[in-house]
Amino acid sequence: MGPVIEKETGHGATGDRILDAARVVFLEKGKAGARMHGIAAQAGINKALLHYYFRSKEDLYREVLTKELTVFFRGLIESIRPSGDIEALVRDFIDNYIDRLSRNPQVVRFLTWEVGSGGPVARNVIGGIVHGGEGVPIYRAFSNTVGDAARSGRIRPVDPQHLLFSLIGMCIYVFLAAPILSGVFPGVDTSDKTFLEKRKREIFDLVWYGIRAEKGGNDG
Amino acid sequence: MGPVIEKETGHGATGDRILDAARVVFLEKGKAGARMHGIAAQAGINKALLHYYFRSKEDLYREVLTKELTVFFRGLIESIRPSGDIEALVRDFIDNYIDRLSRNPQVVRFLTWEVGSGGPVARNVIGGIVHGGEGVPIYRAFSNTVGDAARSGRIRPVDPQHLLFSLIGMCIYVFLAAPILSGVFPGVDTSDKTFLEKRKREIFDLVWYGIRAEKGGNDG
DNA sequence: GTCTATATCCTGATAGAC
DNA sequence: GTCTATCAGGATATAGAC
Repeated sequence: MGPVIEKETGHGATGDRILDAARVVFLEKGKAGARMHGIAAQAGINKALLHYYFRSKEDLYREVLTKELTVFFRGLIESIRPSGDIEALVRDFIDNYIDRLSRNPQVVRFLTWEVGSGGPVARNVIGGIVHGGEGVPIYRAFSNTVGDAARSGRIRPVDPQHLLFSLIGMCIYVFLAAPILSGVFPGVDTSDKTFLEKRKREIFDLVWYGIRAEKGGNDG
Repeated sequence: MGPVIEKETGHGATGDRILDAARVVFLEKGKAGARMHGIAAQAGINKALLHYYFRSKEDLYREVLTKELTVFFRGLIESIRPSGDIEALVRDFIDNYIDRLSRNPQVVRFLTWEVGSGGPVARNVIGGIVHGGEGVPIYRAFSNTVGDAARSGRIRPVDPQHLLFSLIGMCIYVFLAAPILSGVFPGVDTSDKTFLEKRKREIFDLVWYGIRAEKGGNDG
């Protein structure tokens, strides 16, 4: 049989162990707070070998973050069916965004560190995914569905860009602010399925009642 | 005449220069990335004097962040009139939150760094402000107004806590993600008054249409 | 590829003169 | 209160044996 390829990362087995270890440490401490020694220890090797695989901390950080964000956002976008039905699209967006954030809380943490330091890596990755890709770029598809729904009189006219920002903001906020919110409002627990399902319903209701055309007003 | 007190921070003039300098450096680099040397240089003094005023980096960070967050959130809360009118309350909240974020973008940056490292300082400050204080605690007032509006049939029943999270999330997201968004969507500029006024309108409309009772249904 | 040992510089914090 | 000089340890990165 041919060569056994496990993850197809372009690094060997040790290289992958390093990436996993680096992921854990960067997540916990951020880029500046992370220590190459700590990453090597987490990977079960020493600093010299670490530098043999990745020339510098900067390189390692960029590689870890790019991989993490690419996997997350590609998966997210692929899971949102580019439906022409605005109601289904909104529901799918909220469902998928929250589900995936709750299954990948480390992504929020990475984004937090990254934004703190100006976000150069995230800007590249996300920009490429949102506007690039095969077929119709995802943002274009979203924008079209919103525009069509408004023209057909199903919803009132809304700015698709702002609607998108509102959706993202409402979904991601509780994850972002979790360390603070959980101390201020007991009961807020972003790992609790019940809380998240309620959060989904509240967001969907707010948005759907907030954009749908009033009854009797759909004579576009 | 009596002693001239300028800022009432509990430190002398040099202490205040240090706090200002530390604010700038912590803002740019975060706690781990900041260097005591850099802070001293920014303040025009040397490391020894810095340690004379503030025993450790940790102390200095806590003091800077506590001051920054306390001023911001106290000001924010005081500017939101605890109106019994839900529509006015929502509008005031959005107006004030966005105005104050746009005038104090550094607060978002501080919060970002702080949340990345687990948010212990922010948790204390915000918890104290939201639940403590004189008179009726602000969250209680908000919750009461929402509950009253639902009982009187002016809005549909909504969970006040989730409504609050949605409002905050929608307002703060564009500031938080600004470094990324401005690269992905040209035209997004959180220092542009026109953009922010549009953002306010879109949020208010979404929320207000999203919670108000439908016409003919207010016989609660 | 993996290790030990080391180079080189930087870090937060302190001692002690003025 | 403010400085120069310095400590003791830790940081990234490399040299070189195996």
